[in-house]
Amino acid sequence: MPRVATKKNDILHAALALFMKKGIRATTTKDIARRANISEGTIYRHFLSKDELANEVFEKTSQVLYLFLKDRLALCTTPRERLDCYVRSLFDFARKDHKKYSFLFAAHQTELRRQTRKKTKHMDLLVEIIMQGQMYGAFRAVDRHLAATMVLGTITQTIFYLKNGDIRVNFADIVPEVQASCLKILN
Amino acid sequence: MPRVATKKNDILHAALALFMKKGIRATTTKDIARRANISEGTIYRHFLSKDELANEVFEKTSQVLYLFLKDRLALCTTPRERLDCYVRSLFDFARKDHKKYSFLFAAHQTELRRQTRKKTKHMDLLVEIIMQGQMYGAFRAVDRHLAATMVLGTITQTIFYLKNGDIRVNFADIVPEVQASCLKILN
Amino acid sequence: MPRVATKKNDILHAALALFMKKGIRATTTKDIARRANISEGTIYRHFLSKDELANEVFEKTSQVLYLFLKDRLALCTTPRERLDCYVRSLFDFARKDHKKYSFLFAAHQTELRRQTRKKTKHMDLLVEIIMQGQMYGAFRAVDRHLAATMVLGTITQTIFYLKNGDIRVNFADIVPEVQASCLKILN
Amino acid sequence: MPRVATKKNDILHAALALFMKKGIRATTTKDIARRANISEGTIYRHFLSKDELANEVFEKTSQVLYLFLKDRLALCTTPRERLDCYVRSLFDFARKDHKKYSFLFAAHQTELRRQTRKKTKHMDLLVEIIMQGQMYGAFRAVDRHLAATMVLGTITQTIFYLKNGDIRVNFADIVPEVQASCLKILN
DNA sequence: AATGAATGAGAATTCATTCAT
DNA sequence: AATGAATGAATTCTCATTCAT
Repeated sequence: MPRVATKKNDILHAALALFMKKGIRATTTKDIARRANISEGTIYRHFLSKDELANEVFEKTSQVLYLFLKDRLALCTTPRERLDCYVRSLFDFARKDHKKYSFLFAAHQTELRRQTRKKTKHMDLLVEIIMQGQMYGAFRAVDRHLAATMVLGTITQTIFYLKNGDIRVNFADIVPEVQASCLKILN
Repeated sequence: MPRVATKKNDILHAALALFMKKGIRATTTKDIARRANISEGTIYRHFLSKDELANEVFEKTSQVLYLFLKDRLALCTTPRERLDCYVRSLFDFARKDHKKYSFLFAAHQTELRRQTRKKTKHMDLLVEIIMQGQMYGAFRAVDRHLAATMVLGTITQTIFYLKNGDIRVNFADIVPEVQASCLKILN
Repeated sequence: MPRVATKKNDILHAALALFMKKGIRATTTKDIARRANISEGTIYRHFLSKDELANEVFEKTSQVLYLFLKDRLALCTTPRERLDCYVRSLFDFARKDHKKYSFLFAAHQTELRRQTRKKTKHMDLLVEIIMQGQMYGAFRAVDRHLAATMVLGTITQTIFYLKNGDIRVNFADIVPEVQASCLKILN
Repeated sequence: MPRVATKKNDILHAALALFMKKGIRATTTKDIARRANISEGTIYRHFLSKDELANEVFEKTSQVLYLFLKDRLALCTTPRERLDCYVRSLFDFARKDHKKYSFLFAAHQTELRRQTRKKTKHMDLLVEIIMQGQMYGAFRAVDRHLAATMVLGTITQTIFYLKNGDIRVNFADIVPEVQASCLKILN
């Protein structure tokens, strides 16, 4: 961890916080500089452009989620366990690091380069779980990407509405409910 | 039947097309004027601000979807039929009027004034279907909003990925698949 | 008084009220139309431009003051009486018709055509009074325009500060005070 | 002694020149930028808005006049001397720095935010002179603010008409004339 | 590496004026 | 005469990016 990387990290952190709060476009480089306690020019010493910064923020954050999920999944073996774990872990991540979760799943993706938008490795993890489950005969035969998509939609939409206060159910009760639904989709 | 041909509709159409393609913030009033074949100033004869225009576009579009769904649902009676119809109709709407669908469900909602964001009457329709189904004993007892959220997530995420080409399944096969999944969630 | 002139008068009145409140430039044709209960286009049926309207407002108002002063002065004979009358009448006019007074003497003159700015017939009246007083030996010999200028400055500045609340003297006491000062200037 | 040569002063100078020539409203930020040889955006690095710029110009200019008068007055002792000095100094200032004088006393004050308009420290100086004169028995008893107002009106109106060419008297003859008038007002 | 003043290409919005009805 | 929608040039202000220090 060289000292030199400090400012770059400050920028990345400031940018993440602001991007997820106001969106990428609505966040100015001046905002970022102020929050990171650096000058505007410094941003350009570390990033080619605001766009590139946004992409790096996205990729870094995406990686954090990926590693978090991978780590959690490593503890589970059966497909069913792994699916439940995936659901619970996404909820946990959203809870513990809402800023990051929100940036990854919320609206701001339209503001990213198309190329970057695609790299969602958490989706790959889910596809893998389903594939494994199908191989083991635990899940029914269905296009893996379609299944993953439906499962992910179920999870993310719930988290979204949870945050927006439209659902009046105990948080504790929701996760099992969503786990059950996802399982049903795959059976 | 307006007495005077007004450019208000031209503006609304142009704005919808551009908002859904590039997002609200990325669309300039100049863009809108050019596409609507009017001058920039004219926008401000019909709308107080670009923000207000965006809200009106959203509300108009939301209403169109609502009426479309309501119309379709009127033909069905049993909860199961109505749920299937809801799913199919959302797919149909997305197909026939992708611009409108995309604007309603895609990322651009973060760019709207909060107040407007909530008024999603298509969600209410779904809640109603589920409630009816529960009363008839067709669906299990579960918080209606939570259930509606999971169902809607399943549908919209699928449509989204369908458009983004991640799923390699025949369109014809997908709708029944999603219908089945939604039904399972509610059983 | 033909009926036809009504709208033109409405416009003139509305314009005067707005010009004096916010200044000419800060008043929009839309403001004027709204206040006069007519449409923007109608202004241009009666006036060539907003500028011309402003000039006409100024000239009309200037004429009103001129006639008011002339009328009052007609009742006085000696130079001293006439001077006192002039002072009192300006104060009276400012009191009774502050809108008009304010428009004539306040800042907005910079916003008028140079040509129009000059036509201040109330100044000519004052010059005449002084000239007459000099002829009768009542006032000392001094450039009439210079004297008129100093007298007018004394009066208008006082009225201005009176309105702005910087002076804590009874209104009744001020007029004699200013009359006395003006007389001294001319003696 | 600023460490870094900044364009702030260029902007202030350009703005003063233009504001006094055309008025604040009629001066565009583009005008100012062109005259200051900078880009429009630079204005906003140094001032929050055009309004704020106008206020700062006014305050700076007001201060310059105040210091000029204070300096001159320091050389005089008796009330009578100080009054004469005040009159002459205002004339001198108007002559030597007509741009500044004109901006302070001409119409443009209506275009400033109200708050700023009041701070006319040159008026306070005059009030002080009168007060002192009254204490020494040199001037008669009269509301100090009213007296100052009349005196100031006499001076400024004269300067105004002098510039507008309505008075055909030698400049040299005018100052004593005005001094005499002001003295009379106070006796 | 870091700064922050400066840039300049737009952005949204305003408004006097025109014109078809 | 009257309307008010439409115009388009102008206005204030923003912001990603550059550059001299």
